[in-house]
Amino acid sequence: MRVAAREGLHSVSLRGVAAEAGISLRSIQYFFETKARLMQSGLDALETISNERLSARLRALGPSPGARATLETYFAVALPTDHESRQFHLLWTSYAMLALTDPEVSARTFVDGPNRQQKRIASLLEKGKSEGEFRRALNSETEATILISLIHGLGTAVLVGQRTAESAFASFGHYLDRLSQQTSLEPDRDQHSSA
Amino acid sequence: MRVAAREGLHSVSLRGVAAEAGISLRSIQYFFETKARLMQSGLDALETISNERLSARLRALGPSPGARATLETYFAVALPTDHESRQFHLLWTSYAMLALTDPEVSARTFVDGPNRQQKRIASLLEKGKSEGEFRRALNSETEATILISLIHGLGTAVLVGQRTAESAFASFGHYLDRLSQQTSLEPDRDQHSSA
DNA sequence: ATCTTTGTGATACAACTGTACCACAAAACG
DNA sequence: CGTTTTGTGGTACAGTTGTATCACAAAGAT
Repeated sequence: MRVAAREGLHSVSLRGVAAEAGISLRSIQYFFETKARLMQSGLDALETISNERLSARLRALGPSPGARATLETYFAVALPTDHESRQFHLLWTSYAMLALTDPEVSARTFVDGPNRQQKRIASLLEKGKSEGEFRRALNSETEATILISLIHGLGTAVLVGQRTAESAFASFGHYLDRLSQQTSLEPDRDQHSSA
Repeated sequence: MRVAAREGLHSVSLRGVAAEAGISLRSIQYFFETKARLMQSGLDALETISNERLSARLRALGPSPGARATLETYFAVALPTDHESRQFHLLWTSYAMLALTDPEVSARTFVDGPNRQQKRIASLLEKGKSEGEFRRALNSETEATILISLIHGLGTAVLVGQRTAESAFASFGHYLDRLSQQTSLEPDRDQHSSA
């Protein structure tokens, strides 16, 4: 994973990871048999690690966090801010593109994973609705689809440097605001009202 | 581009594209000098072609299309439905990941391009607001950020096969609906009202 | 006609790739 | 004890990679 994140997934070689791990080429062969299996193991490890990361951050929220706070944690974890999350986003996307052209890496991962997350977000929205944090008229399924796509899209924008993490977070917060604001009839205030 | 879309960007070789083009290795060398320049030319061509594709689709909308119709066209073009747009999305993302690890391919492309599109969408929203198609209270900049991220995120979900193009289109439409709906106080209808 | 530019073909080369094979050490097990 | 399992190091091999080099052809320019 270190090699892949540093030099790109495409330039991962058996000798390269052997050198990075400080062991011999033969040992890599012994444990992974073939390169295809090494690559697949990398993807599996990536998924496991990211799931653990998310779980840890969710636990850190306390016993019964609000739906909005949980969603923001989801987003904060997905956003490539620190080195580790940047690494994850880069590799995950690289693997996804690889799976589209190389039949040896399982494409199912990129369907099942997001599907699970979407389900979790949808039920989170349901919880938020029942607790009054979100508008009751929301369609949780549709909203979850939009949210997960938004999280991924903003994440990519931050990753490539088009957008700062702060502005991405602001945009996400703005979107969440609209999910919670009750249909109100406040007069639209223009910005030339003060200063 | 054909080779890259078929076998993955990582497995593009000088000999491979020479064979695909039906010319000799030497000719590829003659016109592109080095592989780095060949790759960069590919990215440039990709951007040019996609811009032309978008322009053509926008022209086909007629003389003065509505803001929402224009946005839907933006989305339809970005969505990887046919072979050509799938190819584009795959290669664009692959190039973006490549640019993050390989300093030889310009990373600026992935900042400038989306920035331009975001500006266009923001001004489109402004137009929509002034013509009554969208709520006047919208922050066009923020909304454009969300829209472009949403477009990209949904596009990726469709590309990897997690989501159908139809459902992505429905989600996008649902989002646009909320940009246009005036703050109303309709009673929230539950789904157990009928059937 | 001569020279230059533009382009093509064939091939050589060093570096790197994944894989296979052989010998050997250390531990586990009977 | 011997034997099997588990793991490691070294190395060889065939194939592919990007790049460089040499010869040569066709066209344009003067």
